[in-house]
Formats: sequence, C-alpha cells, structure tokens
Amino acid sequence: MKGDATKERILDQAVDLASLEGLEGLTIGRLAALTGMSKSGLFAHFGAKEELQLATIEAARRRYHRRVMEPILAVPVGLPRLLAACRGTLDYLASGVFPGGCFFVHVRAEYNARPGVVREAIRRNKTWMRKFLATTIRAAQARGDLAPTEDPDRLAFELEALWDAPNWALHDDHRTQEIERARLAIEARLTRAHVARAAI
Amino acid sequence: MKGDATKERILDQAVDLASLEGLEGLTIGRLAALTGMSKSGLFAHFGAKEELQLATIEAARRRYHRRVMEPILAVPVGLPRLLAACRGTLDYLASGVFPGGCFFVHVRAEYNARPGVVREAIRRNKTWMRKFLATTIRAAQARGDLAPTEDPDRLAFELEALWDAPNWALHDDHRTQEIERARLAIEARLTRAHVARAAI
DNA sequence: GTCTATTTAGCATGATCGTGCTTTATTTTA
DNA sequence: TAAAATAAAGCACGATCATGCTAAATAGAC
Repeated sequence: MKGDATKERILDQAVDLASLEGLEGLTIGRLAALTGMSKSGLFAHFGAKEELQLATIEAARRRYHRRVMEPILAVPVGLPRLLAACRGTLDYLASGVFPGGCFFVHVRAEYNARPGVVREAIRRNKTWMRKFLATTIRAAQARGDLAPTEDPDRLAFELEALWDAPNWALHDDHRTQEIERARLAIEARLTRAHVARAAI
Repeated sequence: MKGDATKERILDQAVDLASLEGLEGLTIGRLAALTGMSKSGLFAHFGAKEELQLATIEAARRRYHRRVMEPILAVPVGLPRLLAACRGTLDYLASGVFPGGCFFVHVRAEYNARPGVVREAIRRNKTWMRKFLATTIRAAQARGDLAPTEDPDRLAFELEALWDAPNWALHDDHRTQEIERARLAIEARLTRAHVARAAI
C-alpha cells in the first residue's frame, strides 16, 4: 500500500521536527509544508492531533531502538552489555540520530506536568529503559562483575542522570566537552562499583 | 505606580504557568484569563510576546534566587556552602517553588534547539549556576576540605546532572524515592571527593 | 483496460494566536 | 479638585491552529 509508505515518510519528518521543537511545535501545517502535502491529506492519516503525537513517539522509539538499542542488545548480557549501553548512549548524543538532541529528553520535559495519554506513552519509554538497565546491572552482579552491594535501581538512576545531562549543551560549542565529562563520570562511577576495566 | 504591581502579579502567574506548560504554552490569552485581565490590557505591559517571555524568565530567576539561592549564599563559602547548595537544591525540587518542577529544566529543554534571545537568556542562568558551583568547589579545595585533584567543572557537572534528574519523576508516585536516590548519589560522590562528613 | 478502493487535495469552519488602534477608566500630579 | 498621565478595555486584523466534508486523483484487483 502506498499510504503506509507516505505515513512512514511523514513520521520520519515528524520525529525530526519534534526533537527540535517538541510535540507542540509539531503542527499539522508545518509538517504538511515539510512533506509537501496538503494539510488535509496529511491529517487524514491520523484523524487527530493526539494520534499524530502518539505515532511520532512510536516512530522515535523505533528509530532509537534500531540505531541505539539493537547494537547494545547484540552484546552479551551482563557487564559487557552495560558498558555497551554507556558507550552507545554517549555516542548517540553526538551522532545526530535526532537533529535536536535526545528526542525523549525533550518531550519528557514538555509533557512532564501534562497528564494524558501522551505523557503516559513517553513515560513508558523511560520506565522501559530504567528496567532494562537495572536488569542488565543485576545480570552483571550475578556474574560477579559488579559489586553485589550496589542497588541496581540506584545505579541505573545515576547512569541515566549522567548521560542525559550533556543534552543541555548539545547546541553549544563545548558540547563535546560536556559529553566527555559524562563519560569520565560514568567511568569513575563504574570503577567504584568494582568494575575492573571500566574504560568506555 | 499601579502598573508595576499589576505587572508583578502577571509575571507571578506567568512563571507558574510556564513551569507547567513551557514558554510556548504561556500564551497571552491564557495568561489574561488567569489574571482576569483583557488580552490587550495585559499585552500593553510587554509590547511583544518575546518581551513577556524574557520578563517571565527574569521573574523566575528572581523567585529562584530569593527562595533557593539566598539561603545558600548565607552559608560561609567553601564546603559548608557546597553542602548547602546540594541540600537546598534537592529540597527545592519537592518544595513547590514552581508548580511544574524546575522552571529552568523545562524551558531549557524547550529552547535548547531554538536560537534566539530567549535561549540565550535561559543559557545565562545555567552558565551562572555552573560558575557558582565551580567557584564554591574551588573555595572548598583552597580550604583543604575537598580533594585538590578534583576538576571543579567536572564535579559541578556531575552535581547538576544528579539533582536535575529527579525532575522527570516529579509528578509520579515515586518522586520522593528519586530525590532520595539523587541525595544518596551526591553524598557518595562528595565522599569520593574526600569530604569527611558528606551527609546532606 | 475497467472497476473499485484508497489516497490526497480543495475548501470551509470556528477557535485561538500575537498584535495594533482607539476609547474609557483609573491614578498620579499640581 | 482640575489637569495630566497612565493603565486597562474594546474591538478588529490577518495568520495559523485542529478538524471536518466533498471531489479529484491515483492505486491495486480483475
């Protein structure tokens, strides 16, 4: 079907636009202009603004999964995968997977205080990531590669905090410096968790 | 002058609204409804949307300074002040200074990828905070209360990262848990920097 | 190649956006 | 208290918002 291909093309633009301007800045009119379609023609694919927003979040999730998560999931469970997650996430920030920086950081801030299905959809992604990290940490502990005294959820919280932070400088001159700071902080943190070779 | 008092009242509402919905969600119409004024009457105080946005950022800065920074600045320079900054920032998140969580985290995400005077105004606040932290850390080092091997800018980056992170859970049930995680992480980080009594 | 189903455009609607201009109401000053 | 200055409202504007309905174009099936 041709409609599906068009929808894909629309959502690709929508993800880029929303990563730059948020899910509010993502308007039907702007998206129509960007894709060269008519407003009504584009709108017909979604039926409601909220559906477009949800589809955009889902498209961003797919892109993130393919470009960032899949390489990580290809690494063996436990410490190797945890290190791959740190490395992959830090690289992803500078790699331009999303033109405006991390899509999820942007929209999470935007909908943090707005209850509704959009916020829940965003929240699910964050929850998934936290669970994935905690599970990976637990696996590393089970293999004796990480101090068993570490609380997996706490360590996951800290890693996320550190690699989300460089986003704020992502459009400044010193953005590589900030990413490097995050990298060093994560290395030190993992060393403290008794990782023998923490170099990422 | 009466106009000044009105303007103050408007900006007070504007800060609350923007902390919840961002500087875009902050529209003249909504703000007029909130303050019980006419759109044109309110608009006349600012002359342009962008002026309203800049005035709102400045009003948020003032509120933050009075409620958060002043108590911190009352503490002696060096390590005591650094600990006060950590404690004060963590408390501030839950205290409802801004109804939507940290005003600055929200608007920074919103304007991260939008060049212009608004983004620069937001950036100035972040830069100021980073400099304040680095200076405070340096003072603590000069007094021998903090390891001289620590890079002040790196430590400042990490502290900011950790205490910004709980914002994402600020409207969830487990928000206190997330703030507690940040507190524990900061304590551990300061201990690593050779702070004798890092309890905050 | 015709028929049918799907996709897209055209056009319209009411709401809201930011922003002017012109009065009216309210303060401040003299 | 009268005059001057300021603050606020009323009303209007063009633009853009999300969203419908209907017609045209294009696709896939036979």
